[in-house]
Amino acid sequence: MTVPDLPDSPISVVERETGLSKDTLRVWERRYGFPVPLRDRHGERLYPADQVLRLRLISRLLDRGLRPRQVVGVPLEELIARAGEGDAAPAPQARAAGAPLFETTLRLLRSYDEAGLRAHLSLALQRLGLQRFVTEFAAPMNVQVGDAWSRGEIAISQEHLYTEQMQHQLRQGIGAIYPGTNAPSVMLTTLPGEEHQLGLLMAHACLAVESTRCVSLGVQTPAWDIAQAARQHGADVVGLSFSEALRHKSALDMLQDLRARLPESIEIWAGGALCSRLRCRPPGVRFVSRLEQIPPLLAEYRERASAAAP
Amino acid sequence: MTVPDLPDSPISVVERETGLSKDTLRVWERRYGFPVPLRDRHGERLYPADQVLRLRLISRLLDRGLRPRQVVGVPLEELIARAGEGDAAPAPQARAAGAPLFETTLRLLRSYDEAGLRAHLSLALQRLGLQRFVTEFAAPMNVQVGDAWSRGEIAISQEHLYTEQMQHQLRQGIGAIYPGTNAPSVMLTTLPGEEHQLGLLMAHACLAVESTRCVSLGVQTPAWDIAQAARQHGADVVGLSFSEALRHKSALDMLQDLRARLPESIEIWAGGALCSRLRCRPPGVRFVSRLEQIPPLLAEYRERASAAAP
DNA sequence: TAGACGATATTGTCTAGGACAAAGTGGACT
DNA sequence: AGTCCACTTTGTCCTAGACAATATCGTCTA
Repeated sequence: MTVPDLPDSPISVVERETGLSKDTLRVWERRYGFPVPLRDRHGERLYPADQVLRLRLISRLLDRGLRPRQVVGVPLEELIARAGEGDAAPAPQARAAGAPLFETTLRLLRSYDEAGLRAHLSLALQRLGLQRFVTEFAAPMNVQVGDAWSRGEIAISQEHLYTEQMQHQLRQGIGAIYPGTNAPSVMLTTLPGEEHQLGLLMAHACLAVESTRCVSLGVQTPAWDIAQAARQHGADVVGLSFSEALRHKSALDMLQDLRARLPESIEIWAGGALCSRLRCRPPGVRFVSRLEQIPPLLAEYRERASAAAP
Repeated sequence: MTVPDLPDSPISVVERETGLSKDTLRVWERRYGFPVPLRDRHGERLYPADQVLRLRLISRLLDRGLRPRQVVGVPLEELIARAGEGDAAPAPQARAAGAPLFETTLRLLRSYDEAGLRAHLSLALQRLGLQRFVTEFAAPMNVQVGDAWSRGEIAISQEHLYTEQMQHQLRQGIGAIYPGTNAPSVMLTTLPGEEHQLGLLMAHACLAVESTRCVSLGVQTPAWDIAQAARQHGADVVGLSFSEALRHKSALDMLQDLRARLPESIEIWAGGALCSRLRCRPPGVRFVSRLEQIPPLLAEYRERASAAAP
């Protein structure tokens, strides 16, 4: 049951491998009685491999929205069972055009078949076209892969492989489009702390197929720099992507901060999985909870613009 | 001289922006009398923007091998002067084929001209071919852009734009190559904390042009997962990329940890800017300080393999 | 003169428990 | 059903001392 031959880890290594800060690890030990690391001869913490494994699982469950009190104290087996049950309501995307391709993708991932995966995704892209590839295949597939991971069916490394290949394919698709010149001019990026590129790329693709003028800054641009760049470049819209992993509070803070730094004339469009779970929505920001909303949003913007101009 | 409307930053933000840990920031304050943050009404540290700027510069100098005692206490002007003088010996890439293209790239960046930049990079790629594009243009250009940023000539957002476009172009190049099938089978990734994709992509490109079988996991894969994936997939080599931003200590720790978890038969090749500055080099790891060393390294591996097999 | 060794200085990380703000939860009231 | 307030949970920050890891420098030896 336990993994043998793995060495005990000092707290810095556990922080790196689980993403839980040293402070958090220490305070959990005090409050919940877990983890219970050994100590080396100088009194410093040494975490056995099985506890690190359990912490990694806990960390992932927290990202899914569970609360520490519900998961930190409980034994490993129960955690694994609970990891599966949160995935109710998988129905909506079952009708997507990409659905038959899901199982094949997972099979290729399991065997680390990079060439096969590349061919598979490339075919899907060509068959569906970039627009439908994104909305009907990539978006639901991301969810499938995340679920497969939390059920223990695929490893982290296989999720990484998927992300890498999908990113590759999306960039191929975007790169094949002649640079757009239509309004609005959109500056795309994510705020610091949000390192998921896939959401940003999917949005980029949806904008590019409508021939929108896009400038992507990649991930993690500080709010101050976004504001400066948007003003200097004369962007009409700043587009931000939020994955569900990002912490609500800091995300909203930065969003409001950015809104305050930008002139009224520059709109903010915020998209991604986080948006659908958001309660308080700061004014002056347009929330886009689904990729399908992008085309009508663009149409509306262009309507407004042409009504104002002539 | 100072930028007025910048807000003061809490310690967590400074940690993120400078790469210096909270512990380090606090202990410097105690020992060297710098930084001297303000305090909010709860007694928590608030760093003025100019101190954050200075810390960022200090962090860069430390990465170049200077000691804290020499740089933490000294005023900003002296730091800038000292930052410049470290850049001696820029000669080698002056003869690179990409050199005439550097200035154009910087000009396009300054005007946020995404379409122009894309066209410019695409032309360079087609003209030089992927191999030379990487070694003679992309690699030295990265350094140029980093230096331009540290001299204050371009903004962070412009560096981001560059990174994004270069990444796009490299992926186009790699994607155009029919998947390689030759030995060795290389699994590419970076360790946690290293989020720079460009180095990894450049290495990927250099391997791909030699028709090597590559599986890239993207960035930040924990050592344990790398080891598991490499064994399960039957990789011959694990290729890791280290940018100069990564801290020496944790990087070496993880590297040795990974070495211990992998069987002897799987080699580790470590590349990137960090390697050339490394003193102690753990055994069982092959260090590749320049991209040009990849082709001979591959040739040597294939030599060995064919000598052993028949 | 080069290299090995040991003493000393420097530097980052770890420890402890208390404190408190931010985020989530639940109940009472419009 | 929605808004406000109190309560609980949770992560981050604080202090200052200790010490391991690393760098530097002087000394001895071949």
